[in-house]
Amino acid sequence: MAATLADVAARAGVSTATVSRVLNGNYPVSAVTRERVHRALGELDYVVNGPARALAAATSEVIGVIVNDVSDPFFSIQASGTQWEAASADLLAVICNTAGSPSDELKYISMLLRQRVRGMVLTGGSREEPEHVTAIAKLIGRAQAAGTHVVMCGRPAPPGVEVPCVAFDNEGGARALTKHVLAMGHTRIAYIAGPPGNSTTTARLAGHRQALKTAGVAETVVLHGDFSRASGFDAALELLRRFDDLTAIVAGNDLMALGVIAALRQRGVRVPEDISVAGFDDLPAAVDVVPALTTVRLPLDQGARRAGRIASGTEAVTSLSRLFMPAELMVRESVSAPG
Amino acid sequence: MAATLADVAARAGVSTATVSRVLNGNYPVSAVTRERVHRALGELDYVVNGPARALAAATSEVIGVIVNDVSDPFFSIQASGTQWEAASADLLAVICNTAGSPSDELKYISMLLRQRVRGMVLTGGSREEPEHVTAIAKLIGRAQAAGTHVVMCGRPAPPGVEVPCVAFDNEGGARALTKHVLAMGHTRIAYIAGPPGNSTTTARLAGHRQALKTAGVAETVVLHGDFSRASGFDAALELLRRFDDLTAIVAGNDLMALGVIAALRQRGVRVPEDISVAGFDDLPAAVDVVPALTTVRLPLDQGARRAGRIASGTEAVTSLSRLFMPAELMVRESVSAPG
DNA sequence: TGCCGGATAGAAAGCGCTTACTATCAGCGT
DNA sequence: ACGCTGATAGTAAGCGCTTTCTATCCGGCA
Repeated sequence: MAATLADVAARAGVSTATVSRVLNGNYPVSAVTRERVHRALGELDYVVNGPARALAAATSEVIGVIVNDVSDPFFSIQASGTQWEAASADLLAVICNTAGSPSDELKYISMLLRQRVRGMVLTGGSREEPEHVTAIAKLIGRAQAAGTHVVMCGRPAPPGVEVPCVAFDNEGGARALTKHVLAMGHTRIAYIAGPPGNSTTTARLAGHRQALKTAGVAETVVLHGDFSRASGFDAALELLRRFDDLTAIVAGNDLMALGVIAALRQRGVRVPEDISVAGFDDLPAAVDVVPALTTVRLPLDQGARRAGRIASGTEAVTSLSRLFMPAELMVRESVSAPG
Repeated sequence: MAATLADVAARAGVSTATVSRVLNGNYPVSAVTRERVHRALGELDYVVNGPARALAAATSEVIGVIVNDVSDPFFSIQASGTQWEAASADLLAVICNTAGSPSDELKYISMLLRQRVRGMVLTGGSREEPEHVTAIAKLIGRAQAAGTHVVMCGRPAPPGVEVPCVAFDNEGGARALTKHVLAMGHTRIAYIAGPPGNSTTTARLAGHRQALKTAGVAETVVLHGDFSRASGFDAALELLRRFDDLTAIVAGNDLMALGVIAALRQRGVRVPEDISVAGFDDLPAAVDVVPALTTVRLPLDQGARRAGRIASGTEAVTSLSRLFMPAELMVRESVSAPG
């Protein structure tokens, strides 16, 4: 059906080797021959057969990106950054939604492995179950052995494998955020963490606790959500039911903070007059809520691009640890002094 | 490095054909042999070589999704739905950001073509320039000739090619929305459309105008943005500068509506008391804004899943035209009677 | 004039898999 | 007994490309 290299070669009156060479430009071909080949290429509307090339060259033109869910802005921003970098290296980016399921994650890594991808970036918090972590480590090891550039983006490297990690300062950001809340005068602060056993949850919660400890303020309560808006909504309702002296609610991410604000509004609780609310991530929507969300900005796009470049092989990893992305406190209106 | 079929075959003491058969399960293999092969497979940690398989079988395990930008929720929701369906057909989904550039779109389609993808879904509004449309049509034709399932999701089929289209009722939705605004008593209504020459812009604008016409209300003004929040912000500022009797602003999508609301707020204009604002798409953020955005819901996820199934070959297209997705008016607080 | 080296082009051997096509071997009917 | 059939397994020919190794051709030098 479609024209093959051989067809082009025949039409141009040269060998397939020559056509391959003008296509790849890695071997001298005389100007006139090249010209003839180009004409034939055009006349036949030739399109390289990717799989064939990948097989012969033992390397594909694809990278993989593993996320929880691309429809979540936290991930879609990263997916977008990565794919952009892939594109500028002339690579395709396949994205995989794990929905947070460890087994799906493993499944996707295997699928990427079988496609012999050039690289892959694993984003988001990882589940911390030891058996999952070691399974991941094993697959990563195999991928690396096969020459795949593996990069972690916003999650720790599993033990035993040496892999570049773009690290967002979750802990520092959370610390700064809670410190800010404390500085505004709050002492009855509820914290709605992400799902337990998730590396991001753990880091942010740790930062929160450090700030409390440093300030000598006792922890009021920590609830767990799943980083979704709905879980933030539910958690806020529960908090309202269980506590009547809360002056601030810090959520593990913006989505949950949005849910919290919605729940408070529904219950007639004013933000921030009655209760202050803070988030994390600085999603685009954070500025459109009323009151605008006080949160922590993570350079997701920048970090993801970096990861994308490493996965694409465009950027070499020099110092394995120097891929640290600082967090920035965004002070807006949702946190004020307690009323 | 990695084990090949031949390695497995040798280890199991059978031929590669047999191994291939147990892997694909499309040919009878005796239980004992199958068992032996499975053992060898496990012992060697065998992973299929995707490109090799794709070459031999002339079909890959990948589908492509073309979007403007995955970091835009309008697209990320679609990308997510599609990838979900791809996954359940055991396919990988590569996503491509065109940033609205026709040439990028063409480039990506070619890249997908060369990967011999199983299917591809083209989302979003398409540029309406004739030369671009015909170029797209040509590539789609080639893709189809190569057996690729091409699906349009939310955009018209280019002329000359017969391709399934998941159609969102942009026109009807826009008509209903403006009708609602009119019903609330507005007559000085500004419309901020998407970028000119975009099929979605055209359809929504048409619906708006139909509603005006039906009601016998003269068009006040139509400005063009680019569907981004920032462009909505700027357009609102311009409207404020040029008109002092506007009572409503209808935006071509939610992102622009969000920008409009932000601009109005910044200028001290109350929504909806002074000016009503409406959007389109019903993005997740629409309910978190204050006032909650009156908008039109499009079943993006559902439509994208449908498109994903067709592209994956999981769902056959029966009637080419029966992929119509209705729009639903979401009446919330941002539109009230002029005041 | 004869020879050598650089620049091009071609031949051909795979890359790892799928899949006709063949071969083998029971068990069967007659 | 004998050929036949159905169930399995093996053989081997590619799929379309890259790349090593050779071959050729030419100008320049001795």
